[in-house]
Amino acid sequence: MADDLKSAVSAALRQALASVAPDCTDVPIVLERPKQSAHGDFASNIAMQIARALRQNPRDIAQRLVRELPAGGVIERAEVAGAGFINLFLTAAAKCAVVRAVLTAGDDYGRGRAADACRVQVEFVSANPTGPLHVGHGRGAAYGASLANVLQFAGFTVGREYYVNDAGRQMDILALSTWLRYLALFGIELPFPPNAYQGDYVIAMARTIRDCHGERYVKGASAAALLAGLPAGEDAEEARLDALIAGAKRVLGEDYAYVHQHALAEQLGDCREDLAEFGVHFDNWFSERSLYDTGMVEKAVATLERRGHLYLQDGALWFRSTAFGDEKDRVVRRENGQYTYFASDIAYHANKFERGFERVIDIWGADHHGYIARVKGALTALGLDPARLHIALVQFAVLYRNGQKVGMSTRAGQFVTLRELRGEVGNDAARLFYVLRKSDQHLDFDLDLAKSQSNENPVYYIQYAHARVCSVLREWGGEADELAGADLAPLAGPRELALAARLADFRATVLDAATDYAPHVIAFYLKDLAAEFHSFYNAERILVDAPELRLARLALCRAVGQVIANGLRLLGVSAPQTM
RNA sequence: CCGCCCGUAGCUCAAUCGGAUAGAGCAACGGCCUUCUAAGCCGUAGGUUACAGGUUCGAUUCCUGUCGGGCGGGCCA
Repeated sequence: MADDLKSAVSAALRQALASVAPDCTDVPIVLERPKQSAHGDFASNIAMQIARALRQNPRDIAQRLVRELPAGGVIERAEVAGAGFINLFLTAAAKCAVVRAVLTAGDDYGRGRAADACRVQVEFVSANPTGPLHVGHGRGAAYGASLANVLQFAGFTVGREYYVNDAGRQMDILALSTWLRYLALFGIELPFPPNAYQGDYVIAMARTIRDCHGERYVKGASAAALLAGLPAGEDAEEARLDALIAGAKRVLGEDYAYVHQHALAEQLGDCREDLAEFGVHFDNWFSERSLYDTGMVEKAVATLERRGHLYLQDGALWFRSTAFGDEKDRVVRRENGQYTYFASDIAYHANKFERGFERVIDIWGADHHGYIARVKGALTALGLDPARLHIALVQFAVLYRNGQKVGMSTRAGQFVTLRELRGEVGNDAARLFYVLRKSDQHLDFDLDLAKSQSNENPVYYIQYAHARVCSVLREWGGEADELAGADLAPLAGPRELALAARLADFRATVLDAATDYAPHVIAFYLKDLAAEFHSFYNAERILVDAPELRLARLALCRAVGQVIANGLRLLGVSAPQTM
């Protein structure tokens, strides 16, 4: 209880409010941390909030509230300021109590129970397994993983999921690309389609298949036969690709599934390994194809049909999404009988809720924002509450090299991979860098800056504070666990109290980050806490001769290290003992 | 043309769901290592919050409009 200063202050204020303005007790009490220390540890605008209802001067109301504040407790004194603010100053004992709370809770300090905690699914990355992850995926990965950690720490039961697009045309293009490279290894060469996958990893997969199975998958293919009858013309590149895919399926027959499956397994495995090294883990990898295999797509479409939300036009089956605020209606089943990606997406989202998630968070690239209306519309049409689905849009990271924007195209194999980035700047810097901006904000990723191992990387600043704490504790050499019992009364200096007050903010910061789906507030909090610590470290000596003061400062020190470690853990960044 | 996101110090970004004198880092300048790690600290300088109105005790925040930037607007994913 001493740990949660805010609720203690809030309760005191509420008690005063009950006697001053009994009719206004249902007004929420907002406490903020003033920017200036002269304005106290907390400030409330409650008097201004109720001034209109009471038809009285806010300053007078504030004066009476201050007089009615209960004596004792965590509040040392209160002042009325400005237009009617109540500035509240806390006792040193109240501020320092957090140190003991941190040391007692350890790794669990900051773990909370959000008022709206429930079962929530976070689906993120979900990149097509058609090649290596690039730096754009990296941002979604870092954001999603950090958000999931934050939600879990805030009391939610979290499911982390990756949606595997293993059923679409893109996978067919990858299978075709692989097979064409494979044929080339046996001298069967045809011009490699410009819109197929160009990357070297495709050639690597072709070699693997050759090394394991020899010429088994050539199946008498010839360049001439494959090229025969292809649509001509500059506008027909996509059609040519589809014709080549059809050709590959015809020649390979049953074996097409092997090439397709091999490419999928290879790329998905690579992706999984990449993410694991990045500290990003999933509880479930959900196959799009399984939605078809188990009839879920048909079922979802049938449900929409039964509810009267579908109609036939031009041979295609349309969902009347305009009825739910979308700009135009959307096709769910094409004229050729194939379901669209949207159809499986409807089934997928219905399935998420069928699995018992009370809330679902989708993390998408910002270029998908046009899909929000139709997916939410489909949920509504299925009788589900669209408010239970939250879509977090992550803006793309724009790369800069030598001050120039780096163009990226997956198809052309021209991109900086997540793996390259991790190798250059390290996992820690990459993870922190990615969540240092609000997710819906454009991220200018300066490769030269990120690559430079200079102190411009903010990760060092935070980690350094942690390493310094460890260093002091090593120098002291005592039993760190005993610090939880240290007498904290000697902590009375302004920097010590400011540091303790900052520690007490951690719990609320975690809840804020969870509520707003904004892990970046954790990063900013850690920067502030580190700054407060560095300032204290430079101004005061921790290992002083006086034993009481020394123990108290060591306890404070260790509490800072603990909170930094806990915060960094949420962001997937390591907390090194030495640097 | 329409929709979504955005516009804050020279640069990259914050600003506690409408609060008090808009804050950090980098870059610039001046200081601090015989003492727990200088990847650090202290100080100086830097602003009409794109622009114009509106809402109220109070606006970077909410509303309208203008300008400027990004992304979308397939029976593609």
